[in-house]
Amino acid sequence: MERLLRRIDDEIVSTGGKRSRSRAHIMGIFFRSGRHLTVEELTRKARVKNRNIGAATVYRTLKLLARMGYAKELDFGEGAKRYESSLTAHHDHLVCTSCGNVAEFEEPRIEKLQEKVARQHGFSPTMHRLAIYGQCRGCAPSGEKEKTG
Amino acid sequence: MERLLRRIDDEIVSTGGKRSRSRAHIMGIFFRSGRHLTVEELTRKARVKNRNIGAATVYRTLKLLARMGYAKELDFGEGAKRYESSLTAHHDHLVCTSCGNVAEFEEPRIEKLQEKVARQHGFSPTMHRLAIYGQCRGCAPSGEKEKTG
DNA sequence: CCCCAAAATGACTATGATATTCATTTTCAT
DNA sequence: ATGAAAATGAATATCATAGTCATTTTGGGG
Repeated sequence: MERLLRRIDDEIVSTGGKRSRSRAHIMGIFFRSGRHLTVEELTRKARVKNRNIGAATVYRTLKLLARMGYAKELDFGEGAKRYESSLTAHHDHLVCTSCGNVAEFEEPRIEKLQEKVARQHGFSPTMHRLAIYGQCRGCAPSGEKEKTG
Repeated sequence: MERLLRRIDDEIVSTGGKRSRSRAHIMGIFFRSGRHLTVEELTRKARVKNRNIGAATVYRTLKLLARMGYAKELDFGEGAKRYESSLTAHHDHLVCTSCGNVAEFEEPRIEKLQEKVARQHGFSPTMHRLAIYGQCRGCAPSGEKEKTG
């Protein structure tokens, strides 16, 4: 993790950038914290330790990470984008429309079929977005369990 | 088609609404026109026949149709949402990142796998969004054809 | 350690899509 | 025709995000 942060900073420096305390702090929280953060959520977390951090810097840091390939932009249609570390293996998302929780899954057969169907349409796929919406175990109305938190 | 528009109007009336010339015009264009329209595109089309139609009414009409189940909101990450008639069979989308064209496809095996994978995660799926991004036949760099328009 | 130019920051403003407000117009049952 | 409710359109508000700019931070060379 420290290694990762150092690597990113080195990469920035090697392309003419400079290190920055604020940015390091933001990146640390981003990579350490749970996935799928909103800019607003990340800003709030970052301000706990450093009251001065502005939202602009969080936007800039996240855009930078996305450009460098270390973060992915997610859009679940909530109005605001979410970001996740792109260092984990590729996966798609299960979004609970009740509690907002986001789970991840990976299904190679779906990936294969997507590739296939795209080619059948004369399409050269470069990327996809798949999100399944519904209710998680805790929120399903017919389920026997109750949400606890 | 006339039948559809009348049915929708009747449904609106039966829930306490009133008929409206502007809305009828907007709906007519929406259902007749090609799919995947932006609010701005639909407003432009609607204003050709009636210069007074305001964007607010187009937003309201589309939201209404979506609420009633006759339209679907699409978000391909372009900044503005797109809308399509929800009367056609379920399908997913192929979005060309070069020319912006949107094609549709249906792959029951993908649907099945989504259902399955969701259940494996204790999830009750109600809906999904799948968009494959890439380049269409005409825009693929390695392809032999050139874009003509 | 100091200097300074480039980069980064944060507050503020701009932007663009969408939602809301409100005065006016339209609809429609009476 | 009449009036109340609904719909409209222009203007304004809102919200996420991007851009501006004066100030601060960074880091290499003296």
